[in-house]
Amino acid sequence: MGYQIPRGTQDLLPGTVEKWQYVEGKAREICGKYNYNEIRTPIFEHTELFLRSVGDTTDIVQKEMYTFKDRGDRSLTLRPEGTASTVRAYVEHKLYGLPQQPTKLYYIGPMFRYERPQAGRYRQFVQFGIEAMGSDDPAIDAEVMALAMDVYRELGLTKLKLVLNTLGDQESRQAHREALVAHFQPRIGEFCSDCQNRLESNPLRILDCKKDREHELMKSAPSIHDYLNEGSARYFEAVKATLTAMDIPFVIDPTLVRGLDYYNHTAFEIMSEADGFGAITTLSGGGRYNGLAEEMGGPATPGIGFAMSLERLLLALDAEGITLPVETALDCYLVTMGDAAKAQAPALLYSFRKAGLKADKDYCDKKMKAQFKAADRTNAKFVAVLGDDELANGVIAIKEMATGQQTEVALTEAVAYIQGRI
RNA sequence: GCGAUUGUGGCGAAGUGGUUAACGCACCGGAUUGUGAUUCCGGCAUUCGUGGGUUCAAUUCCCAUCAGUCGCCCCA
Repeated sequence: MGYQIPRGTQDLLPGTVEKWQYVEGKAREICGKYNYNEIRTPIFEHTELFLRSVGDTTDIVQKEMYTFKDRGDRSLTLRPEGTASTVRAYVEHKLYGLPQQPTKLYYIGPMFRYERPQAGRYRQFVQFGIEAMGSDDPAIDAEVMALAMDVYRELGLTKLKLVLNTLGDQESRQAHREALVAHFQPRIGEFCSDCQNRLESNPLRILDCKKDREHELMKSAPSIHDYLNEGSARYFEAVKATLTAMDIPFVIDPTLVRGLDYYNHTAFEIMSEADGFGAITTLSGGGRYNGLAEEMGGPATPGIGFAMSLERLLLALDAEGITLPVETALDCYLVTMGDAAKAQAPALLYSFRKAGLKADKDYCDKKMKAQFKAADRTNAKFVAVLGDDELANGVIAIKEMATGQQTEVALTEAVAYIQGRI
Protein backbone atom coordinates (compact mmCIF):
# COMPACT_ATOMS: atom_id res chain seq x y z
CA MET A 1 0.00 0.00 0.00
CA GLY A 2 1.19 3.49 -0.79
CA TYR A 3 0.96 6.54 1.38
CA GLN A 4 -1.66 7.28 3.95
CA ILE A 5 -2.99 10.61 5.07
CA PRO A 6 -1.55 11.72 8.43
CA ARG A 7 -3.61 10.86 11.46
CA GLY A 8 -6.41 13.23 12.30
CA THR A 9 -6.39 14.98 8.94
CA GLN A 10 -8.84 14.59 6.09
CA ASP A 11 -9.14 15.03 2.36
CA LEU A 12 -12.27 16.86 1.33
CA LEU A 13 -13.33 15.34 -1.96
CA PRO A 14 -15.81 16.56 -4.55
CA GLY A 15 -19.26 15.86 -3.20
CA THR A 16 -18.23 17.08 0.24
CA VAL A 17 -16.19 20.12 -0.55
CA GLU A 18 -19.23 21.87 -2.02
CA LYS A 19 -20.78 21.88 1.44
CA TRP A 20 -17.69 23.56 2.81
CA GLN A 21 -17.79 26.16 0.09
CA TYR A 22 -21.41 26.86 0.84
CA VAL A 23 -20.86 27.18 4.59
CA GLU A 24 -17.81 29.37 4.16
CA GLY A 25 -19.69 31.54 1.71
CA LYS A 26 -22.51 31.97 4.20
CA ALA A 27 -20.06 32.94 6.93
CA ARG A 28 -18.43 35.54 4.69
CA GLU A 29 -21.78 36.91 3.65
CA ILE A 30 -22.89 37.37 7.24
CA CYS A 31 -19.58 38.96 8.19
CA GLY A 32 -20.22 41.43 5.40
CA LYS A 33 -23.59 42.34 6.85
CA TYR A 34 -22.01 42.94 10.25
CA ASN A 35 -19.10 44.85 8.72
CA TYR A 36 -16.34 42.42 9.68
CA ASN A 37 -13.43 42.23 7.24
CA GLU A 38 -11.24 39.28 6.47
CA ILE A 39 -7.71 38.94 7.80
CA ARG A 40 -5.31 36.22 6.71
CA THR A 41 -2.41 35.46 8.99
CA PRO A 42 0.27 32.77 8.68
CA ILE A 43 -0.40 29.15 9.47
CA PHE A 44 2.60 29.19 11.83
CA GLU A 45 3.89 31.72 14.30
CA HIS A 46 6.74 32.02 16.75
CA THR A 47 6.06 29.52 19.51
CA GLU A 48 6.47 32.27 22.07
CA LEU A 49 3.32 33.98 20.82
CA PHE A 50 1.12 31.08 21.89
CA LEU A 51 2.97 30.46 25.13
CA ARG A 52 2.37 34.02 26.20
CA SER A 53 -1.17 34.54 24.99
CA VAL A 54 -2.89 31.19 25.30
CA GLY A 55 -1.14 30.49 28.58
CA ASP A 56 1.45 27.92 29.51
CA THR A 57 -0.73 26.06 31.97
CA THR A 58 -3.34 25.30 29.33
CA ASP A 59 -3.74 21.91 27.67
CA ILE A 60 -3.14 23.51 24.31
CA VAL A 61 0.33 24.62 25.26
CA GLN A 62 1.20 21.70 27.48
CA LYS A 63 0.36 18.86 25.18
CA GLU A 64 -1.31 19.88 21.92
CA MET A 65 1.03 22.15 19.99
CA TYR A 66 2.75 21.22 16.75
CA THR A 67 6.09 22.83 17.43
CA PHE A 68 9.20 22.56 15.29
CA LYS A 69 12.54 24.20 14.67
CA ASP A 70 13.20 25.73 11.28
CA ARG A 71 16.60 25.81 9.59
CA GLY A 72 17.41 29.03 11.32
CA ASP A 73 16.88 27.33 14.69
CA ARG A 74 13.73 29.34 15.36
CA SER A 75 10.98 27.64 17.34
CA LEU A 76 7.77 27.83 15.34
CA THR A 77 4.33 26.42 16.04
CA LEU A 78 1.42 25.54 13.77
CA ARG A 79 -1.33 27.80 15.05
CA PRO A 80 -3.68 26.03 17.50
CA GLU A 81 -6.19 28.89 17.42
CA GLY A 82 -6.73 32.19 15.70
CA THR A 83 -6.98 34.92 18.30
CA ALA A 84 -3.29 35.14 19.14
CA SER A 85 -2.30 35.67 15.52
CA THR A 86 -5.05 38.18 14.90
CA VAL A 87 -4.16 40.27 17.93
CA ARG A 88 -0.49 40.03 17.01
CA ALA A 89 -1.26 41.37 13.56
CA TYR A 90 -3.48 44.07 15.03
CA VAL A 91 -0.64 45.30 17.20
CA GLU A 92 2.12 44.76 14.66
CA HIS A 93 0.33 46.73 11.95
CA LYS A 94 -0.92 49.32 14.43
CA LEU A 95 -4.51 48.82 13.41
CA TYR A 96 -5.43 50.59 16.65
CA GLY A 97 -4.41 53.73 14.81
CA LEU A 98 -7.14 53.37 12.20
CA PRO A 99 -9.77 56.08 12.42
CA GLN A 100 -12.56 53.53 12.49
CA GLN A 101 -12.76 51.60 15.76
CA PRO A 102 -13.49 48.97 16.84
CA THR A 103 -11.49 47.00 14.32
CA LYS A 104 -13.71 44.14 13.26
CA LEU A 105 -11.98 41.17 11.66
CA TYR A 106 -12.81 37.62 10.67
CA TYR A 107 -10.78 34.64 9.54
CA ILE A 108 -11.39 31.18 8.10
CA GLY A 109 -8.60 28.67 8.05
CA PRO A 110 -6.97 25.54 9.38
CA MET A 111 -5.81 25.17 12.98
CA PHE A 112 -3.66 22.39 14.41
CA ARG A 113 -3.72 20.54 17.69
CA TYR A 114 -2.02 17.26 18.48
CA GLU A 115 -4.87 15.21 19.94
CA ARG A 116 -6.41 11.78 19.51
CA PRO A 117 -9.04 12.12 16.82
CA GLN A 118 -12.66 11.37 17.60
CA ALA A 119 -16.05 12.53 16.43
CA GLY A 120 -15.78 16.27 15.82
CA ARG A 121 -12.10 16.41 16.67
CA TYR A 122 -9.20 16.47 14.26
CA ARG A 123 -5.54 17.35 14.31
CA GLN A 124 -6.10 19.75 11.48
CA PHE A 125 -9.46 21.44 11.64
CA VAL A 126 -10.99 24.59 10.24
CA GLN A 127 -12.11 27.48 12.35
CA PHE A 128 -14.16 30.44 11.33
CA GLY A 129 -13.74 33.20 13.89
CA ILE A 130 -14.19 36.90 14.43
CA GLU A 131 -12.44 39.45 16.62
CA ALA A 132 -13.65 42.93 17.53
CA MET A 133 -10.93 45.06 19.04
CA GLY A 134 -11.09 48.53 20.47
CA SER A 135 -14.44 48.62 22.20
CA ASP A 136 -15.63 47.59 25.64
CA ASP A 137 -19.24 48.40 24.93
CA PRO A 138 -21.38 45.44 26.11
CA ALA A 139 -23.27 45.83 22.87
CA ILE A 140 -20.28 44.52 20.93
CA ASP A 141 -20.30 41.40 23.10
CA ALA A 142 -23.90 40.86 22.12
CA GLU A 143 -23.11 41.56 18.48
CA VAL A 144 -20.40 38.91 18.45
CA MET A 145 -22.76 36.30 19.87
CA ALA A 146 -25.53 37.38 17.52
CA LEU A 147 -23.26 36.93 14.51
CA ALA A 148 -22.33 33.40 15.56
CA MET A 149 -25.96 32.49 16.10
CA ASP A 150 -26.90 34.01 12.75
CA VAL A 151 -24.46 31.77 10.91
CA TYR A 152 -26.01 28.69 12.45
CA ARG A 153 -29.57 29.84 12.02
CA GLU A 154 -29.19 30.91 8.42
CA LEU A 155 -27.89 27.46 7.63
CA GLY A 156 -31.03 26.04 9.18
CA LEU A 157 -29.89 24.86 12.60
CA THR A 158 -32.44 25.21 15.36
CA LYS A 159 -31.32 22.94 18.18
CA LEU A 160 -28.86 25.36 19.68
CA LYS A 161 -28.02 26.52 23.16
CA LEU A 162 -26.10 29.69 23.91
CA VAL A 163 -24.37 29.31 27.26
CA LEU A 164 -23.13 32.48 28.90
CA ASN A 165 -20.97 33.34 31.86
CA THR A 166 -18.70 36.07 33.11
CA LEU A 167 -15.22 35.62 34.45
CA GLY A 168 -15.05 39.16 35.80
CA ASP A 169 -12.16 41.58 35.52
CA GLN A 170 -8.69 41.09 37.01
CA GLU A 171 -9.71 42.28 40.46
CA SER A 172 -12.79 40.07 40.57
CA ARG A 173 -10.90 37.08 39.26
CA GLN A 174 -8.18 37.53 41.84
CA ALA A 175 -10.69 37.69 44.69
CA HIS A 176 -12.47 34.64 43.34
CA ARG A 177 -9.23 32.78 42.92
CA GLU A 178 -8.28 33.35 46.52
CA ALA A 179 -11.69 32.20 47.65
CA LEU A 180 -11.37 29.05 45.58
CA VAL A 181 -7.98 28.21 46.98
CA ALA A 182 -9.24 28.75 50.51
CA HIS A 183 -12.24 26.57 49.75
CA PHE A 184 -10.43 23.60 48.23
CA GLN A 185 -7.06 23.72 50.00
CA PRO A 186 -8.04 21.87 53.21
CA ARG A 187 -9.41 18.85 51.38
CA ILE A 188 -7.62 18.96 48.05
CA GLY A 189 -6.35 15.44 48.75
CA GLU A 190 -9.82 14.13 47.98
CA PHE A 191 -9.62 15.37 44.39
CA CYS A 192 -8.03 13.94 41.29
CA SER A 193 -4.39 14.59 40.54
CA ASP A 194 -5.28 17.07 37.81
CA CYS A 195 -7.26 19.12 40.27
CA GLN A 196 -4.44 19.01 42.79
CA ASN A 197 -2.18 20.56 40.20
CA ARG A 198 -4.79 23.06 39.22
CA LEU A 199 -5.01 24.38 42.78
CA GLU A 200 -1.61 25.95 42.20
CA SER A 201 -1.66 26.71 38.52
CA ASN A 202 -5.25 27.62 37.72
CA PRO A 203 -7.81 26.96 40.48
CA LEU A 204 -10.61 28.24 38.28
CA ARG A 205 -10.34 25.16 36.15
CA ILE A 206 -11.07 22.87 39.08
CA LEU A 207 -14.68 23.92 38.54
CA ASP A 208 -14.39 22.50 35.05
CA CYS A 209 -13.35 19.04 36.23
CA LYS A 210 -15.61 16.24 35.05
CA LYS A 211 -14.28 13.59 37.43
CA ASP A 212 -14.92 15.40 40.67
CA ARG A 213 -18.16 16.98 39.59
CA GLU A 214 -20.14 15.22 42.32
CA HIS A 215 -17.84 16.18 45.17
CA GLU A 216 -19.63 18.16 47.87
CA LEU A 217 -16.97 20.86 47.86
CA MET A 218 -17.57 21.30 44.17
CA LYS A 219 -21.23 22.00 44.73
CA SER A 220 -20.53 24.44 47.50
CA ALA A 221 -17.63 26.11 45.72
CA PRO A 222 -17.63 29.89 45.66
CA SER A 223 -19.11 31.27 42.45
CA ILE A 224 -17.46 34.04 40.48
CA HIS A 225 -20.79 35.78 40.61
CA ASP A 226 -20.32 36.38 44.34
CA TYR A 227 -16.96 38.02 43.77
CA LEU A 228 -17.71 40.36 40.91
CA ASN A 229 -16.86 43.93 41.69
CA GLU A 230 -19.37 46.57 40.78
CA GLY A 231 -18.00 47.28 37.34
CA SER A 232 -17.84 43.62 36.34
CA ALA A 233 -21.33 42.92 37.62
CA ARG A 234 -22.73 45.91 35.80
CA TYR A 235 -20.99 44.87 32.60
CA PHE A 236 -22.44 41.38 32.77
CA GLU A 237 -25.92 42.76 33.40
CA ALA A 238 -25.60 45.00 30.37
CA VAL A 239 -24.56 42.10 28.13
CA LYS A 240 -27.51 40.04 29.30
CA ALA A 241 -29.92 42.93 28.86
CA THR A 242 -28.71 43.55 25.32
CA LEU A 243 -29.09 39.90 24.34
CA THR A 244 -32.58 39.91 25.80
CA ALA A 245 -33.48 43.06 23.91
CA MET A 246 -32.22 41.39 20.72
CA ASP A 247 -34.42 38.41 21.47
CA ILE A 248 -31.49 35.99 21.59
CA PRO A 249 -32.14 33.26 24.15
CA PHE A 250 -29.29 32.21 26.43
CA VAL A 251 -28.68 30.32 29.65
CA ILE A 252 -26.26 31.28 32.40
CA ASP A 253 -23.76 28.65 33.48
CA PRO A 254 -21.55 29.82 36.35
CA THR A 255 -19.23 26.84 35.80
CA LEU A 256 -18.46 27.74 32.21
CA VAL A 257 -14.72 28.35 32.25
CA ARG A 258 -12.96 28.88 28.99
CA GLY A 259 -9.76 26.95 28.53
CA LEU A 260 -7.50 29.79 27.54
CA ASP A 261 -5.82 32.18 29.93
CA TYR A 262 -6.54 35.40 28.14
CA TYR A 263 -10.28 35.50 28.77
CA ASN A 264 -12.04 37.87 31.13
CA HIS A 265 -15.56 39.20 31.52
CA THR A 266 -17.83 37.62 28.91
CA ALA A 267 -17.34 33.93 28.13
CA PHE A 268 -19.73 31.88 26.04
CA GLU A 269 -20.21 28.64 24.16
CA ILE A 270 -22.76 27.53 21.63
CA MET A 271 -23.75 23.88 21.87
CA SER A 272 -25.84 21.65 19.68
CA GLU A 273 -28.74 19.88 21.34
CA ALA A 274 -29.49 17.72 18.32
CA ASP A 275 -29.97 14.00 18.93
CA GLY A 276 -27.38 11.63 17.65
CA PHE A 277 -24.51 13.94 18.32
CA GLY A 278 -21.33 12.46 19.77
CA ALA A 279 -19.79 13.32 23.08
CA ILE A 280 -18.60 16.68 21.83
CA THR A 281 -21.45 19.13 21.53
CA THR A 282 -19.62 22.44 21.66
CA LEU A 283 -19.92 24.08 18.27
CA SER A 284 -18.14 27.30 19.08
CA GLY A 285 -16.75 29.28 21.95
CA GLY A 286 -15.50 32.73 22.64
CA GLY A 287 -15.09 35.53 25.07
CA ARG A 288 -13.57 38.84 25.96
CA TYR A 289 -9.83 39.31 26.20
CA ASN A 290 -9.20 42.84 27.44
CA GLY A 291 -5.50 43.28 28.02
CA LEU A 292 -4.25 40.75 25.47
CA ALA A 293 -3.13 43.44 23.00
CA GLU A 294 -1.28 45.21 25.81
CA GLU A 295 0.47 42.00 26.72
CA MET A 296 1.71 41.81 23.15
CA GLY A 297 3.22 45.24 23.32
CA GLY A 298 0.33 47.28 22.00
CA PRO A 299 -1.76 49.88 23.73
CA ALA A 300 -4.39 48.78 26.23
CA THR A 301 -7.15 47.53 23.96
CA PRO A 302 -10.32 45.70 24.83
CA GLY A 303 -11.28 42.82 22.55
CA ILE A 304 -13.79 40.05 22.11
CA GLY A 305 -14.30 37.25 19.63
CA PHE A 306 -15.31 33.68 19.00
CA ALA A 307 -14.14 30.70 17.01
CA MET A 308 -16.34 28.03 15.51
CA SER A 309 -15.36 24.67 14.13
CA LEU A 310 -16.63 24.10 10.62
CA GLU A 311 -16.26 20.34 11.06
CA ARG A 312 -18.65 20.47 13.97
CA LEU A 313 -20.95 22.80 12.12
CA LEU A 314 -21.24 20.23 9.34
CA LEU A 315 -21.83 17.49 11.90
CA ALA A 316 -24.61 19.56 13.42
CA LEU A 317 -26.21 20.04 10.01
CA ASP A 318 -26.11 16.28 9.54
CA ALA A 319 -27.54 15.64 12.97
CA GLU A 320 -30.47 17.93 12.22
CA GLY A 321 -30.94 16.36 8.81
CA ILE A 322 -30.30 19.60 6.92
CA THR A 323 -29.36 19.38 3.26
CA LEU A 324 -27.53 22.37 1.87
CA PRO A 325 -28.66 23.72 -1.50
CA VAL A 326 -25.54 22.85 -3.44
CA GLU A 327 -25.96 22.80 -7.20
CA THR A 328 -23.59 20.83 -9.39
CA ALA A 329 -25.74 19.86 -12.37
CA LEU A 330 -24.43 20.42 -15.87
CA ASP A 331 -26.38 22.47 -18.39
CA CYS A 332 -25.45 20.26 -21.27
CA TYR A 333 -23.66 16.98 -21.99
CA LEU A 334 -22.45 16.46 -25.52
CA VAL A 335 -22.94 12.98 -26.99
CA THR A 336 -21.39 12.06 -30.31
CA MET A 337 -21.88 9.21 -32.74
CA GLY A 338 -19.42 8.51 -35.49
CA ASP A 339 -15.89 9.62 -36.25
CA ALA A 340 -16.69 12.84 -38.06
CA ALA A 341 -18.93 14.02 -35.23
CA LYS A 342 -16.36 13.01 -32.65
CA ALA A 343 -13.75 15.09 -34.42
CA GLN A 344 -16.03 18.13 -34.27
CA ALA A 345 -16.90 17.64 -30.60
CA PRO A 346 -14.05 19.52 -28.89
CA ALA A 347 -14.64 22.71 -30.86
CA LEU A 348 -18.38 22.52 -30.37
CA LEU A 349 -18.01 21.91 -26.63
CA TYR A 350 -15.58 24.81 -26.43
CA SER A 351 -18.17 27.07 -28.03
CA PHE A 352 -20.75 25.93 -25.45
CA ARG A 353 -18.42 26.85 -22.64
CA LYS A 354 -17.44 30.17 -24.12
CA ALA A 355 -21.14 30.96 -24.30
CA GLY A 356 -21.34 30.33 -20.55
CA LEU A 357 -22.85 26.86 -20.39
CA LYS A 358 -21.66 24.32 -17.87
CA ALA A 359 -20.90 21.53 -20.28
CA ASP A 360 -18.89 18.35 -20.67
CA LYS A 361 -18.45 15.34 -22.95
CA ASP A 362 -17.09 11.80 -22.88
CA TYR A 363 -13.35 11.22 -23.14
CA CYS A 364 -13.32 7.44 -22.79
CA ASP A 365 -14.57 6.49 -26.22
CA LYS A 366 -17.79 5.16 -24.81
CA LYS A 367 -20.70 3.82 -26.77
CA MET A 368 -23.67 6.07 -27.16
CA LYS A 369 -25.68 4.29 -24.51
CA ALA A 370 -22.86 4.65 -22.05
CA GLN A 371 -22.48 8.31 -22.97
CA PHE A 372 -26.12 8.81 -22.03
CA LYS A 373 -25.59 7.07 -18.73
CA ALA A 374 -22.68 9.34 -18.06
CA ALA A 375 -24.80 12.35 -18.95
CA ASP A 376 -27.45 11.12 -16.54
CA ARG A 377 -24.88 10.85 -13.79
CA THR A 378 -23.83 14.45 -14.18
CA ASN A 379 -27.46 15.51 -13.81
CA ALA A 380 -27.20 17.23 -17.16
CA LYS A 381 -30.31 19.23 -17.95
CA PHE A 382 -29.80 18.73 -21.68
CA VAL A 383 -27.99 16.27 -23.87
CA ALA A 384 -26.83 17.46 -27.25
CA VAL A 385 -26.56 14.55 -29.72
CA LEU A 386 -24.25 15.06 -32.64
CA GLY A 387 -24.05 12.15 -35.08
CA ASP A 388 -22.50 12.05 -38.47
CA ASP A 389 -26.02 12.41 -39.89
CA GLU A 390 -26.72 15.59 -37.98
CA LEU A 391 -23.32 16.94 -38.82
CA ALA A 392 -23.94 16.39 -42.51
CA ASN A 393 -27.19 18.36 -42.25
CA GLY A 394 -25.82 21.13 -40.06
CA VAL A 395 -28.19 20.28 -37.19
CA ILE A 396 -27.97 18.80 -33.71
CA ALA A 397 -30.50 16.94 -31.56
CA ILE A 398 -31.18 18.46 -28.16
CA LYS A 399 -32.83 16.23 -25.58
CA GLU A 400 -34.25 17.60 -22.36
CA MET A 401 -33.46 14.88 -19.84
CA ALA A 402 -36.24 15.60 -17.36
CA THR A 403 -39.00 15.26 -19.98
CA GLY A 404 -37.31 13.06 -22.52
CA GLN A 405 -38.36 15.43 -25.30
CA GLN A 406 -35.97 15.79 -28.15
CA THR A 407 -35.86 18.30 -30.95
CA GLU A 408 -33.54 19.01 -33.78
CA VAL A 409 -32.14 22.52 -34.15
CA ALA A 410 -29.58 24.12 -36.41
CA LEU A 411 -26.06 23.61 -35.14
CA THR A 412 -25.61 27.35 -34.88
CA GLU A 413 -28.77 27.64 -32.77
CA ALA A 414 -27.85 24.98 -30.18
CA VAL A 415 -26.51 27.36 -27.53
CA ALA A 416 -29.39 29.80 -27.87
CA TYR A 417 -31.90 26.94 -27.67
CA ILE A 418 -30.41 25.59 -24.43
CA GLN A 419 -29.92 29.01 -22.88
CA GLY A 420 -33.54 29.82 -23.51
CA ARG A 421 -34.58 26.81 -21.46
CA ILE A 422 -32.32 26.77 -18.39
C1' G B 1 -1.49 10.37 27.06
C1' C B 2 -5.31 6.28 28.55
C1' G B 3 -9.35 2.74 27.23
C1' A B 4 -12.78 -0.08 23.96
C1' U B 5 -13.64 -1.78 19.13
C1' U B 6 -12.75 -2.64 13.98
C1' G B 7 -9.45 -3.33 9.45
C1' U B 8 -11.67 -8.88 3.37
C1' G B 9 -12.59 -6.00 -4.37
C1' G B 10 -14.64 1.06 -5.91
C1' C B 11 -18.54 0.60 -1.72
C1' G B 12 -21.39 -2.61 1.78
C1' A B 13 -20.74 -7.40 3.69
C1' A B 14 -20.26 -13.26 4.62
C1' G B 15 -16.53 -16.84 5.61
C1' U B 16 -13.09 -21.12 7.05
C1' G B 17 -6.40 -23.98 9.98
C1' G B 18 -5.97 -26.85 3.99
C1' U B 19 -5.13 -25.37 -3.32
C1' U B 20 -12.67 -22.30 -6.82
C1' A B 21 -12.68 -16.18 -0.81
C1' A B 22 -20.01 -16.20 -0.77
C1' C B 23 -23.56 -12.45 -1.75
C1' G B 24 -25.44 -7.37 -2.64
C1' C B 25 -24.52 -2.46 -4.82
C1' A B 26 -21.65 0.09 -8.24
C1' C B 27 -18.97 -0.37 -12.71
C1' C B 28 -17.84 -2.53 -17.80
C1' G B 29 -19.60 -5.48 -22.10
C1' G B 30 -23.59 -8.03 -24.75
C1' A B 31 -28.96 -9.18 -25.89
C1' U B 32 -30.93 -3.69 -28.20
C1' U B 33 -24.73 -2.17 -34.90
C1' G B 34 -27.98 6.06 -32.63
C1' U B 35 -30.35 7.49 -26.78
C1' G B 36 -30.60 7.77 -19.77
C1' A B 37 -35.70 2.82 -17.33
C1' U B 38 -36.60 -2.55 -16.63
C1' U B 39 -35.17 -7.59 -17.60
C1' C B 40 -31.69 -11.37 -18.96
C1' C B 41 -26.54 -13.06 -19.92
C1' G B 42 -21.36 -12.39 -19.11
C1' G B 43 -17.02 -9.79 -16.84
C1' C B 44 -14.93 -7.63 -12.42
C1' A B 45 -9.95 -9.80 -5.20
C1' U B 46 -2.88 -14.56 -7.69
C1' U B 47 -5.92 -12.12 -2.35
C1' C B 48 -8.15 -10.94 3.02
C1' G B 49 -4.24 -3.18 6.67
C1' U B 50 1.38 -3.95 7.32
C1' G B 51 5.50 -6.82 9.48
C1' G B 52 6.95 -11.02 12.11
C1' G B 53 5.88 -15.82 14.61
C1' U B 54 3.37 -20.84 15.36
C1' U B 55 2.20 -24.82 11.70
C1' C B 56 3.29 -29.68 6.72
C1' A B 57 -0.41 -25.57 5.67
C1' A B 58 -2.90 -19.24 7.76
C1' U B 59 -7.33 -14.50 5.40
C1' U B 60 -8.58 -17.70 9.60
C1' C B 61 -4.18 -18.79 15.84
C1' C B 62 -0.27 -15.51 18.49
C1' C B 63 2.71 -10.92 18.85
C1' A B 64 3.93 -6.21 17.16
C1' U B 65 2.81 -2.07 14.27
C1' C B 66 -0.17 1.34 11.43
C1' A B 67 -4.97 3.21 10.53
C1' G B 68 -10.37 4.01 11.20
C1' U B 69 -14.35 4.47 14.73
C1' C B 70 -16.12 5.50 19.65
C1' G B 71 -15.10 7.15 24.60
C1' C B 72 -11.86 9.58 28.75
C1' C B 73 -8.88 14.08 29.58
C1' C B 74 -9.60 18.70 27.23
C1' C B 75 -11.39 21.54 23.65
C1' A B 76 -13.39 24.07 18.14
